[in-house]
Amino acid sequence: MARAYAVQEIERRWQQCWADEHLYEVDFDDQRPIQYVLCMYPYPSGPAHQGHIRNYTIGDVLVRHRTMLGKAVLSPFGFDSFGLPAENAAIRTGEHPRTFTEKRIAELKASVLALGAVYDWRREIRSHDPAFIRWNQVIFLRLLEAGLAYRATAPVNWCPGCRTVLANEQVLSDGTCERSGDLVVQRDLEQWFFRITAYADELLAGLEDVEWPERVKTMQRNWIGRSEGVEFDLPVVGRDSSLRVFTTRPDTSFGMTYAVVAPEHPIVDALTTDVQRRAVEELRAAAASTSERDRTSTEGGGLSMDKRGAFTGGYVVNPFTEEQIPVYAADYVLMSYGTGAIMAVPAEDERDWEFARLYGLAVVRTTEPPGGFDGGAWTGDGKKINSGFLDGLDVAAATRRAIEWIESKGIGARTVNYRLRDWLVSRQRYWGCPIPVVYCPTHGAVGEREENLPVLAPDDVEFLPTGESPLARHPSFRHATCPLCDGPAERETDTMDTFVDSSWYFLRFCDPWNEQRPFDPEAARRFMPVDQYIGGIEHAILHLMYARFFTKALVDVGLAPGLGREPFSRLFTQGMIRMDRKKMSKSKGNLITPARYFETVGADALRLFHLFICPPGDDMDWTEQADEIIDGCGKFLDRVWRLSVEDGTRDVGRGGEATAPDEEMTRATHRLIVKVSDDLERWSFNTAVAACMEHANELQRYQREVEGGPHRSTYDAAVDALLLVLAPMAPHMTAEAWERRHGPGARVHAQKWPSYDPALVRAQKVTMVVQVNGKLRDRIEVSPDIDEEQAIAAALASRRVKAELDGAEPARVVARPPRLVNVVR
RNA sequence: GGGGGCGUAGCCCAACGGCAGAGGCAGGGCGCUUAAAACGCCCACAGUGAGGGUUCGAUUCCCUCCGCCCCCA
Repeated sequence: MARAYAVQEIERRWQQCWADEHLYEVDFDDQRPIQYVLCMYPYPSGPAHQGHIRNYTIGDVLVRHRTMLGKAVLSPFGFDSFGLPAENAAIRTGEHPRTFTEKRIAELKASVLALGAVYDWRREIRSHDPAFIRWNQVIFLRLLEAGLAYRATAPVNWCPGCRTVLANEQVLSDGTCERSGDLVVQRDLEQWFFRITAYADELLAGLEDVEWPERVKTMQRNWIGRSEGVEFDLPVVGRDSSLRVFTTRPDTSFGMTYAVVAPEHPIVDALTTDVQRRAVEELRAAAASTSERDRTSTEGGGLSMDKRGAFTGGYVVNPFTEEQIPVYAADYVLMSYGTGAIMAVPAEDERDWEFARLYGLAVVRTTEPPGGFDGGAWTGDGKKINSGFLDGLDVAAATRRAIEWIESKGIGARTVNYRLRDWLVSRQRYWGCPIPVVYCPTHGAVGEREENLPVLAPDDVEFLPTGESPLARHPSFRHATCPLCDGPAERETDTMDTFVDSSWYFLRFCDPWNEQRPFDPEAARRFMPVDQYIGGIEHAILHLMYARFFTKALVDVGLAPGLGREPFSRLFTQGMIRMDRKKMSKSKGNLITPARYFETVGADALRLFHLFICPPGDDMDWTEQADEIIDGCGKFLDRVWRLSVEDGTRDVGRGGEATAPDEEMTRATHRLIVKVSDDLERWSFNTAVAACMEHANELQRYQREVEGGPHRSTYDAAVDALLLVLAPMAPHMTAEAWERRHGPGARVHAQKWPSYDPALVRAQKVTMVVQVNGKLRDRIEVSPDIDEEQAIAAALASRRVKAELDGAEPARVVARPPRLVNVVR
């Protein structure tokens, strides 16, 4: 496509200029008000894809706009450079993950620069950098000292083929490993955990203090899953022991007709009778090879409900009714939630209902369902029945009474349960941050001495497709010295989950040069919290939850005294880019790489496309029309270019007084400034671009039609305003055009954001709509200041209204001056 | 199964509860051109997924259903 200006040359020139002129570098003692704008740092997977482009374009518009508004905008960039893909590539090709990753970083960084997005590159972070690893390890040690990092046995997803632990998201929905295809099993392993559950209530409460999308807050609340209830004991029949159950509905206790324990529950062995043992063992084996998701799913992951439970043969006593009830083992009860045992009330719980029906268990209603209810379990409110001393109460009152009764009998107490689990951070991987711990035969697990940090993984390792960490096989890495007794010890070979890196990188950005500690608390207090965080909705739960936890924990362990406890004041989640209904991604092979657009229409056109095509929060479909629309964005830039710098637009035109059409043009200019300013504030980039296009149309018409040619100063003001408001969105073209118009060294991005005159923005005449019975019947030109009385008078004076009324008195007249009058007859 | 979002011209999208159209893409016509591209001018095109409710008035608020998407299970 032939273009009006030398796109590539100009874009390269200004990218160089922005790097040289340090306009977007922000220091601690900057006098302007501080803003911290951050896009989630990316995993470097190679050249930027359209999702990156969208993300960084949005971020860059904010950074440039707010800078023009006089703010010091801290906008750092970095790379989340540890992670599995590099290690998988190493296994496949033998290339070391570091060289592999650094190539991918170079590619991604080149595309970010080619996009013309500006950052304070002095602050760049790479999580595989030894300096970052060191502080990551220091933080680990502080958490360890504070008791927030601990070691425990836990059931984990274990892939027998890969001989490694998998994260939940690496387990496919059919329960197999995404890499090897082996069936993943649950296995108990000693692992490192972070005690995020200690912050469960604060993580919940803190959501009130941040401006985040409500749905992200909801997801986090659900993930934490706080539920208040009660735990109490059911005596085991024929034994001197009891089974502790958790319930949120103690009001239904009289309806407990059986109890269910997790197949892994330690009581199962003792309870199970010989007759039942085989069935129970089968159930246990099946549960061990079923993912938690499938176990708790009502669809059963392919297992029918009758395969998912087994009678143990044992009985317990329901303390409310003093009746003996059978104990079942079933996989829908999880050992890791509550006490691993529940009281089953089929009449008031749907899953219990289904289970009871299958096994022919008794059902006793304790809440009277509403009249006409003919379903199974009734989970709503109602009067208590068949419930002894609770009869006649409603659910809330019965719940209180039941808890009081349990506590007075000394068989249990109220408790709060969370769905949130502690964060398992151990990974049996090479390409991650080593956990800085050694195991001493005398002292057990001991944190490495701080002066020995960073603990770095050796380079001379073999990458074999066994899945076992190369560190575990390395001849010398494991050999260590105990920090406490200097005796021989064994080094931990696991590395940390990469979510650890991303849980505090935004703090390191505040002070990335610090060689004494992870960051200077004063620097963190200066720039934090992040005023605007921008990223994908896929991080709504894990990353954002972990980062919130870390921020609180770092304050509590003394690394960040005085820092606010919520890291991200405002969050914006951009929509995904889809193609053929699927998320656009490398693994799905449906990538449309941005590079080709840089080489043809240029970065500005691609940026404009992303801003213009739809609201930034919406999912975007990349259709066959995308290329044409991108070309259209290029044509628009050409048009602005011609309007601003081509011959005939400079040093010509009328002087003297402005005429009425000139004034109309000036009004349009002021309306443009209002519109774009508002739209940028409310993240409506698509309408901001549309307003710029509209203004270009107006300018063109003005240039063509105004008598005697354009008025010089009117025209100049109209063009300059357009370049200024377009500058955050299409930075290269506007920078070049501005310099050509205003002389060497003139910088559009160093200008103040334009202001407007409210008097000029107000329309002089507005069209007032006149309706009769809500239907459009007339339009009247009126002053914008018209009052209600005048508006009604004008409406009733309308010939068309008179005709409609046909002499009758209107029953009612609704006036909304100056927009509308509705006459109701 | 639960939670959330979206549905407006051929397509992408606008529209404080008040004239359904700001903008763009594609399409058609005209001008410029030997011709085409580019450029410029002009033109069509929907009654808002379906149904109900609230209201003087509903694309907008509420309910039900349909379709698509996302998250959690």
